[in-house]
Amino acid sequence: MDYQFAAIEKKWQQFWADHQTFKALDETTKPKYYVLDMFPYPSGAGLHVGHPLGYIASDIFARYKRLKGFNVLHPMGYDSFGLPAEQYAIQTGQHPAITTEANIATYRRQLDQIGFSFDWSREVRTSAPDYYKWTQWIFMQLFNSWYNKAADKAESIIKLVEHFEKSGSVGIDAVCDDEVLNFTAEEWKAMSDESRQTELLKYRLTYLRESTVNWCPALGTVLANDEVKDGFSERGGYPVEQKKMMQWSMRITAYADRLLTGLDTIDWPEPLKEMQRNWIGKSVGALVKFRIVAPPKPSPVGRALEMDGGEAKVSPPAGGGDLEGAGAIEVFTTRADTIFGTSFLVIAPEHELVKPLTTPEQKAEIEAYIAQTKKKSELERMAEAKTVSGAFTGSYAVNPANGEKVPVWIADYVLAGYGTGAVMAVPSGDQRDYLFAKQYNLPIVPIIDIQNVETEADPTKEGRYINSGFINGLTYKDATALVIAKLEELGAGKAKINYRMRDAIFGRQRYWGEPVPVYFKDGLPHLIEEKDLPLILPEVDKYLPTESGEPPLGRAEEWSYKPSGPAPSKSPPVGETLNAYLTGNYRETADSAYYERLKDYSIANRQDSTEAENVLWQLLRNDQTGYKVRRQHAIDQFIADFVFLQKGLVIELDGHHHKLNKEADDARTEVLNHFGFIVMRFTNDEVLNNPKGVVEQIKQTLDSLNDRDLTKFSDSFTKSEAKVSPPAGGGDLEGAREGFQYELSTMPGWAGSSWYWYRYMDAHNDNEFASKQAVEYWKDVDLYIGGSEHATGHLLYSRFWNKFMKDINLVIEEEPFKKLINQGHIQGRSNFVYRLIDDLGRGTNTFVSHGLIKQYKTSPIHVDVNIIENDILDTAKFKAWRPEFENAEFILENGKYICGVEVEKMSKRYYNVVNPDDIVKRYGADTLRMYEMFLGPLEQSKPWNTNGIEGVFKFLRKFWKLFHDDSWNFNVSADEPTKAELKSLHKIIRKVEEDIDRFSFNTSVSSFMIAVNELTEVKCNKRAILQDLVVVLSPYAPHICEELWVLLGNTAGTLSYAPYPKFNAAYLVEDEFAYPISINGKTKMNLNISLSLEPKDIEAFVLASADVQKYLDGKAPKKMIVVKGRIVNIVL
RNA sequence: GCGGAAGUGGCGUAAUUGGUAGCCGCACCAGACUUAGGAUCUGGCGCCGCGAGGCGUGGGGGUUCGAGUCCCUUCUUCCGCACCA
Repeated sequence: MDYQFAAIEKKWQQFWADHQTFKALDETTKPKYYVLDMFPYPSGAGLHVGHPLGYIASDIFARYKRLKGFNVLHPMGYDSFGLPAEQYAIQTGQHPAITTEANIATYRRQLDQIGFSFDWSREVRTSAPDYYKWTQWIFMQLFNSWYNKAADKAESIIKLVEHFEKSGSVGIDAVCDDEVLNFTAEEWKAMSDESRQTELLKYRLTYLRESTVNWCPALGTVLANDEVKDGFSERGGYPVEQKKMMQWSMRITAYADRLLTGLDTIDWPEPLKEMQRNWIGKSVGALVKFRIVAPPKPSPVGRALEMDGGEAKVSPPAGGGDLEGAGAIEVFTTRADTIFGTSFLVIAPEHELVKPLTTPEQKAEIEAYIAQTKKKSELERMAEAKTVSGAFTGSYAVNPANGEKVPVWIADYVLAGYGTGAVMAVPSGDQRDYLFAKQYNLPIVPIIDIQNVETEADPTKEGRYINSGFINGLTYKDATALVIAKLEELGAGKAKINYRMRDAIFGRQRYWGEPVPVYFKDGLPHLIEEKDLPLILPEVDKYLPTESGEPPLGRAEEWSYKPSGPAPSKSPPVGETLNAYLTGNYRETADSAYYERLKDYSIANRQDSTEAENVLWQLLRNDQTGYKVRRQHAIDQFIADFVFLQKGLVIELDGHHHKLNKEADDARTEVLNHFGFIVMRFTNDEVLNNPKGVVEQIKQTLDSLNDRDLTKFSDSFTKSEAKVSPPAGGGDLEGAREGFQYELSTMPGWAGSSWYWYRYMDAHNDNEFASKQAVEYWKDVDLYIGGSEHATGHLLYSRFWNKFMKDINLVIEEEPFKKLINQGHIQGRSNFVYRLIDDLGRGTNTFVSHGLIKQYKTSPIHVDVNIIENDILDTAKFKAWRPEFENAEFILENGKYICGVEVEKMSKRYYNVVNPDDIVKRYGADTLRMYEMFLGPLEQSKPWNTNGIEGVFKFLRKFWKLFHDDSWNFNVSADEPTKAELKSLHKIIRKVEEDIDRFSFNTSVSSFMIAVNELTEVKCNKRAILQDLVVVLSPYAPHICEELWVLLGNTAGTLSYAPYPKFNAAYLVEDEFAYPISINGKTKMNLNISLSLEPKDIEAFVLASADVQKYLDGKAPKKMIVVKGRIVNIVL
């Protein structure tokens, strides 16, 4: 049969799916290999031919590794939370979950038809509750951790509390907020719980703080720095402004140095590493305090010191050394050696000290300047980067190096967000300072002997210092060390490493994301209990902010935390909302169906009980007490462990003792008490150590209670009890009954993608994010393929979370992705027609071929690339394309209409989108796979051009033909292969191995073509050659190879794990080589010479040749270079 | 402005450590087969030149017997960062 790609591909895709051919093994003696693709966001547009590029490369690699005997993990999933589905929801009212589901179905269908060897049994979706349960869980671990600089790792917050209890804040070296308090152990113990929690929040790795954020009004959310480009949102391109807001952040800065040094240990593209280095932006320098000269009025500075909040960089007066009541301006500099050249200080207009430093005379000027800078947009500021402007505050500060008084200015070239928001201006060495000094007539003092500051600043580090007090005559290195030492001695400065990277804002005021597992009590955030995970995203009526400006979750009807009984052990069925049970209020919301559901969950709970519960149940049920008992019984929104309805007694077993859980249990007890139940609480240990004693206590209590009529107890809750007023002083009870408000923002898109590679290791684990065993086996990702657009987002955050997870012993590798390849972008290749413009500037019905447009007045129009072949317009198809072109006329060149071409982003609006479905339909998946690889180096960006695909398709037909006779009958011979045939085979065996190690897939495709061309040439149909060739080609073109593999008599499905053929160098040994003979470096001819000849003999042989003699013209060569097996060069 | 990557036929590209520049394809040209060709096969195809030959890897210079590859310089394109003290 002819090459029937459609039938073949369908058949084998079905076979692989049915037989789970690519399921990775969890236990095997084979070495592991983890090949990962960056999982896609399932957008509504589906895949275009650019998307599968990286997937094809990784799939070839994964298939190759299987042939090489590895246990390969090659999973796929979806990054399914995100803005587009939500924007669509806002417009249409369609629930994002539904849109997402539909988009995923499209993606899956498109991916399946390309024949990827994904292990779909491990699929993950970040928006699935059983996945984001663990995203929330990791968030909780971050909340419960702080960064101990002394240990250089994250540690449990409990360790910090223990330290505070023992020694106060002394001896703690943490990465934390700037304004942490100093206290003794006694002071700590004396603090209110609220104060302690407030203090701890300054240390937690995820924390809530008033921060300056990128606020995007159009999207109604904050954005992370990496989501903002040039002052506009990356998604949608809406303007972004700076705003102060209470926000969740991730203390990624704690890991700045490890993120930086870790780059040296991983095999990533250098440009990408460089981008991360720049983003982290480490600079080594010093902090220097410039004491403020006693101000005109004493009060303003004093007040400034009290402010001491937010981003204030005010140094409190140090132990008496400084002037009473005066503060200091702290600057960061990388050139402490230039301190003697400081002729003024500049602070950012937003700096806390601006107000107190401004003298009455300068007030108007300063205020005008601030108003002016505020008006400037981000873009204007950037456009004016070359100019400087500023205003004098009227105040002065003292240079600690030489005691000189220098003026303090404000200027917007100093950024509030970097360093301390203040700089010491050294005009001789810094161009910006130089311009500023020129502009405002400030002194420019050269400080290095070879410095030339006539026309511009000279930032040299060469030469010797002048005008520089105690460092005069020294060199850069010595001077820097000496200055810093001196400043330290004076208490006026210290060495400091500064990072450009900021903590990452973690909250988004959007709906379609992971809810943050936090509720608020007394204005402070508290984690919900682990057993209450996942905190399910609630339903809302609209996906918009509330009228009061709260995020969409503010619309959820019952979005509050009610400390509850044991949560149902099972995740809720997808599509059903469990929140009603977890958080909802049965009295208000529900009907009998709700109550029935609650009962179902109770039953589920019973099957999952603890040992202590079982022990107690066995004793209580057997009438040991003489009263009837119910287990896991629903009361209002709670499920009580044991209930004696007759007596109104509830028995609770407290399994946990950590603080939050106890709070929840306490609150629940109060509520139940309020409803008239007596609650007895025992710990698991009490029950297990002395079960009989516990039962005896229960019996005594039961005996002492009067019977209650509870036959209609549910009615009593729904009607009367709901209106019971809270007991006096019951603030907590109020909260417990009404519920504590949950956090209303959701997590950003990068939350779910910052750990997903671990979930693939153990995708269905209900008890852990992944089992220890799985993590220890798979360890890390050996090969990660994806786009470079994630350089400073996903790839940085993932490394951060990974390092954190390593610190708390959840994972074992410091870096998650050992080797990373950035696949290039496939760009669109747009085609144009040129509409003739008439004298009045109107478009006509005539279209001019591209080669002639210079002679006419035309305007270009995008035309669908799918109706164009080799840039020649099919005019009939064009007329049919759109009604408006029905009567089009054409000005042709050489009888053809040639279209114009331009490379643009692949996008619907340019009509240049090529859909892989169409390609697969027309040529098959194997052709698509090979052509995408054939286009060029994987890392390179290139425009998609379907024109060349025929070549690859012809190749596969030719390959198929090798196995068939002229009548398309399968015909393979058992003859011995010739030397030439073996050479062709072993060349390709080696070539594919070499190329794949270099990720040079395009050159392998070329080599396959060469091999098949050579074998076709000699009409080779020998099994001994072709069977190995099938194995070698199978990673690239798996379907056709599976088909031929079986035709060759092998068992179906064994090809994927067949051994890769062994390369034998003996087949490539040559006897002769056609030496290029060059004269003075120019190749003139080739001479066949035996490879056994040594250079001396080659020289003689060459000189003896008549052709060479012609060039020598009787002269003796000056010199001869002979490289054996390579070249002969004769120098005349 | 800073940092990075890259410039090779009409096009996509190829070229171990410095060793025959243009492999493999597309497009194009010529031919064969053919009722037909958007099928298949054969041949040609960097530029100039009838040819001998010369010139050619963005430009200029250098090192070398020999440079697409190494060094200097310059231009262009793309990407990232962008007043980061």
